[in-house]
Amino acid sequence: MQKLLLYNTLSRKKEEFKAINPPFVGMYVCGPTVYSDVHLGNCRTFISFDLIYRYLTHIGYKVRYVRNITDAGHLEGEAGDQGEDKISKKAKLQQLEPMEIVQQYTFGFREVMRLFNTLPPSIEPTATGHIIEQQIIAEQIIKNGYAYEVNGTVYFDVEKFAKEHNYTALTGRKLEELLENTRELDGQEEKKGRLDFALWIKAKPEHLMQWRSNWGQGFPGWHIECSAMSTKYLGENFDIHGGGMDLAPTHHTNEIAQNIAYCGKQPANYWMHTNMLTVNGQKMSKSLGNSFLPQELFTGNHSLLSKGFNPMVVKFFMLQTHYRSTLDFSNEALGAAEKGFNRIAEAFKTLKGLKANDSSSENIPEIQKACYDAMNDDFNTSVLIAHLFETVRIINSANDGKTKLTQADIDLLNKIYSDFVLDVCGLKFEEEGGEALTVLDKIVKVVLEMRAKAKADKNFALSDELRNKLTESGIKIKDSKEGSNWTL
RNA sequence: GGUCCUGUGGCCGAGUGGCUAGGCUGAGCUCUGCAAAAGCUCCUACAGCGGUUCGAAUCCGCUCGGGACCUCCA
Repeated sequence: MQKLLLYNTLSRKKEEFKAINPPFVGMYVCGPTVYSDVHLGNCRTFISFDLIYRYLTHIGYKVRYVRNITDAGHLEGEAGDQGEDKISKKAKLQQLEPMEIVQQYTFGFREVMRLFNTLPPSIEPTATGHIIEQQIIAEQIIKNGYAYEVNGTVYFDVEKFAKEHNYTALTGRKLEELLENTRELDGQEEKKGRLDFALWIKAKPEHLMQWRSNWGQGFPGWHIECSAMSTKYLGENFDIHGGGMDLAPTHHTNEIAQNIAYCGKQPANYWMHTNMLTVNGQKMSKSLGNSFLPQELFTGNHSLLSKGFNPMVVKFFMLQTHYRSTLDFSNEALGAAEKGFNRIAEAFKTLKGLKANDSSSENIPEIQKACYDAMNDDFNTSVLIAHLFETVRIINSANDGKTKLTQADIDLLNKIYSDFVLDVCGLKFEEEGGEALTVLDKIVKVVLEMRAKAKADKNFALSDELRNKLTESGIKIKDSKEGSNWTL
């Protein structure tokens, strides 16, 4: 197994990855709350973890990748445990069953993930499917003395926990400062401490999603679902826990506290956080109203977009930036990514038709090693892609006869593309096959033959006319010594 | 206000104490009937001011700018 470094939010540095029980790896990623369409920023996180999942798998780990669907318990509003459940609210608004909302947006999410060519997780559990598990954990936390019940709601006692454990381990914040800076809110006199959060929330009679419990009718708090589901499927202590950076200070901090209060164990050894997607320097978020829906991006149907972009181009655009950096979204950057992506796609096609030479003037094994080095250094896709462009140059040079490659070189280049572009990055190119395309190819070749004849006769007026007509039809002509080629 | 992160060439974006990131754009050249494509070359930057060092974009301090979190958000 290769030496892999990954950045651990817990230690704030890159650490060598050591699996608890190799070759098995347990990875839990906080998934979406399915009360509305996922936007592009959400997608970035899941694309990043898809890459991590793919790479771990590629280098030989057997990964159990759990990504939950939050379909209950996620409240909105300022008051923490006083707000309304997001899904419940949407259901009321649209006069639908909450589960209809859940169904609609869960499927929408999966469809978008499919378009981005991400792999489905090994398990995709839902909060509503694990109500009992959440209750059991809450009960145990009460038994262990870290939670208390008031009037049908169960709160986690942060101050008590913080006396014995490092509550702010993930962010390194000081508890006193958190206490000082927490806003005083109305209607929270139930809670003992200002930082206390709900494990179980008493439901009002009209609340659409509620379950029986020892504390009366209610529903689970947001953080407890992740503790329950990660423990159930990955155990009390597993390898990697991930999510967006914005989840670290509250959601993940509370999740860790719950797990420790429940069983005394830090749930994950490595906590990984992906950075935000920004628009004009500001975080893309639903509440700011600056979010892009993936569909808008694909079709170009958005006021800020000049045209649509293929999902693979969008993914490539994201992969050009490291997952821990913010990525600023713009037409120009996306357009640049599109051209770069197309060059790689073209080189991949060219590679397939490359003819071998007796000797070699390039060091392909070195490039392969550089690709692994890049990925082993905290999944540095920026550097990986830089190396891929190096292969583009080599492939095109070889195609022009300016560079020599042996059959072994060509085979290795094919392996690099297959391993890194297709498997690890999860990019895919337009399908070659299809009967219609085959017929089209034949037709275009007939036209190109006619044009070649015209050129041979020095009838450039005709040859140019043929080329222009084809260009107008969206068919690009590339001339070379061996003849003419075409692409759509 | 507090905590943390960040500031790279026309644009997007990696990065290590000394050695070319890469992509896009622009200019020139090669190839070519022309064009496109491709290759080669050039535009060689690290917010500002100090400090450490033989040497710093990379370490430290200060200043200025941007952002995240502190209230739901991937």
